[in-house]
Amino acid sequence: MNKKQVTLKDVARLAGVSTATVTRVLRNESLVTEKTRKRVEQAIQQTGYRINIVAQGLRARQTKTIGHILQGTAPNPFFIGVALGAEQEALYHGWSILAFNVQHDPERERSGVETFIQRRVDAILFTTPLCEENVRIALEAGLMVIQVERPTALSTPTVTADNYAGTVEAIEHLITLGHRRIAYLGEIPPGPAERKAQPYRNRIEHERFAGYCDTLAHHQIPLDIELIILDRFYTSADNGLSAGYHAMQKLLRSGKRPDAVFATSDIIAAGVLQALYAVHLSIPEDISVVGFDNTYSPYLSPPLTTVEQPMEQMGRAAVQMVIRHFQQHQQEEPTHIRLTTRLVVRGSTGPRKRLS
Amino acid sequence: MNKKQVTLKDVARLAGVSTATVTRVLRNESLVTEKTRKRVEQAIQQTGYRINIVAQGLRARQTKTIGHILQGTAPNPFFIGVALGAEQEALYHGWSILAFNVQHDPERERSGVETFIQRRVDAILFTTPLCEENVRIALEAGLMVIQVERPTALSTPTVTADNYAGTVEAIEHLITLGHRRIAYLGEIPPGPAERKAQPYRNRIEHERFAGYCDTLAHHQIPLDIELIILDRFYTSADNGLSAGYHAMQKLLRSGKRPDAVFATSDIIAAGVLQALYAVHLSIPEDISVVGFDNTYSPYLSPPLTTVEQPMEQMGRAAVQMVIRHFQQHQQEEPTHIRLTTRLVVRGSTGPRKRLS
DNA sequence: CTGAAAGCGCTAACAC
DNA sequence: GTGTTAGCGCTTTCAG
Repeated sequence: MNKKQVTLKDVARLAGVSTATVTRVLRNESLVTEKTRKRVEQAIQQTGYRINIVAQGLRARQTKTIGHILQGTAPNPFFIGVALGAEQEALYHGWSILAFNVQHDPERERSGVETFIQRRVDAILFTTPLCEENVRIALEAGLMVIQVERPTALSTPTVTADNYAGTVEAIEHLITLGHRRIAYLGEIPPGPAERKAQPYRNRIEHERFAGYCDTLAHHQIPLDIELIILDRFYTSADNGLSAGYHAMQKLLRSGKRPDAVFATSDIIAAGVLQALYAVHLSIPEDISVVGFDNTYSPYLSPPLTTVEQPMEQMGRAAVQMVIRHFQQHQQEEPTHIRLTTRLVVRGSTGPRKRLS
Repeated sequence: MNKKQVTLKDVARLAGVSTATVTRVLRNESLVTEKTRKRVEQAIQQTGYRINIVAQGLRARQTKTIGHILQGTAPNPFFIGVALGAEQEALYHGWSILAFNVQHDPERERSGVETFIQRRVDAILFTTPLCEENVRIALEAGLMVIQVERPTALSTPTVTADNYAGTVEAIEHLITLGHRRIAYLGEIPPGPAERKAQPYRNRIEHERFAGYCDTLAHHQIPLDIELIILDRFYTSADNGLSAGYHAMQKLLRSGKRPDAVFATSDIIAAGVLQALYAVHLSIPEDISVVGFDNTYSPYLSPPLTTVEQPMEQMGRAAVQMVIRHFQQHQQEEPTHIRLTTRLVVRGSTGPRKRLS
């Protein structure tokens, strides 16, 4: 281990040229004779030289590294999807990603930002910033910042998904199948005041709930508060699995069983399926279930119909913004990318077969 | 963006000392007067100085960065678990992890190794090396290498799990519940020749299958080849989900339904549950199911009994080896860490209630 | 077309 | 105790 590293100087010496010339060959610059180039390339081969990106980074004051702050890859695969997309895209451009799972802890988010600054990343992706202050710190350190999924009010480029359209599509699907009593299990949407204060922050909850309400209204189906269960699903210890279970139990106890359930994450939906399994109800014969995300859905019994979030694309788009920013050196206005969701129909939804 | 970075020199100037003194304060060395230290600390505060780890790394020829090559976090959460553990442990010591998902592609694994070398990581973790050649390249570049889960024959430190004991525990559990006809769904184990050639490589498959056979033998239950389905589950497109489904269908068609099914991953088990759901069999009343990994298991219906792999611990252990190696400078023999699994009993296993 | 040399930001050896 | 300085490996003027 730790044999002596081959440096540019070694290559130069072997090729009988200066280090400047070696650099020129490496960077494919034109002002080198074919003969010298050959000689240098041979020397590179012989020595097994590998460029030192650390030294390059120091010199260029650019590390081609992006820091990615995630709320936690485990157990919610949503974040994995985004991370994977970001990684692939970065790779493609010769960049790297430094990831940091903060597991909903603002302290850790803070220390992630600090680490990234010290490591001189060129940009930070927040896949859901927890704390506006931490975004500000990154910005003040002169870093490019991209906010993904739930941006704060700070002005940076953002990448979000169109949750409204996705929800509408799901509810329409259920209505088309003949369902009328459609339950909604989701995070508490923001009130009007909250929405004013943080227009983007809680947009997801607002859009999902609004999509539900609007679609029912559009079909003259009255809202039934007994069918609406709003809770803090996402931040509970198991990301809403047991909360989904209990919510479904509550719906079953209430007497008038719903025709269908729309849950705003696959994890919540997984809890719903468990509750239905426990009382031997059949899906979709007795009740249809729709999830959101397309993470756990393929693995459940039956495979779950769900609104797919474009996770990988979200990661890719964020990284593309970074790369583009560093390619064209002029300052441009923060871009806001909004990607579309897609309904994936599987076995958990169908026409009602039996009467309740 | 890109305001001028504050450097040591700036701090030194403001504090009216030399850069060496600032370094001494930063590294908490003793040979500084309390007064100077105060002054320097104030200057650091005022300027908002943050150490430049890139420059540090160049100088020290140590980046405090670990490259982590994974087969793919999506969709198998096993890798996420390992990655998360590695990340946490690294963080704790002020190190960072650069991750690279290679998705079972040896080319990508190769390019991951090259990237890591160029970025001058201090060590590479392979969570399942794909290709021995790539491990060798890393070793030849003078990097510390740790092989996790399925080491090649190359001599490096390794981290593995005791798959034999885990399997024995699971089968014992099923036998205790009164089951006799226990099916085995798993990867094809190596033949004796293969085992000789690559003693560690296919150890997992061998251990799991041997654990199954030995436990049955121990209870005088004869092996029934109709109950054993060996296949290339792990490398199929969906990690064995549909293969698990079809394997279960085949078992059901064969007439003599098994009392219980042992699947060597939660994903395969998820496919098994789907097949059972489709024919309206009840779990565990009609048949018990056990998985492996403890990844998807909590989300399935019913929640799956499974053999938990110590994923996070595996990641942590690997990183700890790296840190320890760089703390104590002497060369030591490669360590081999073997962690234990744990049976997590949930709702998918129970005494047989009905007769088939 | 090629080379010499300065400097990116930090640290450690050596001098005072 | 504190300062001076060389140098980690690379790139980029500026000369030649």
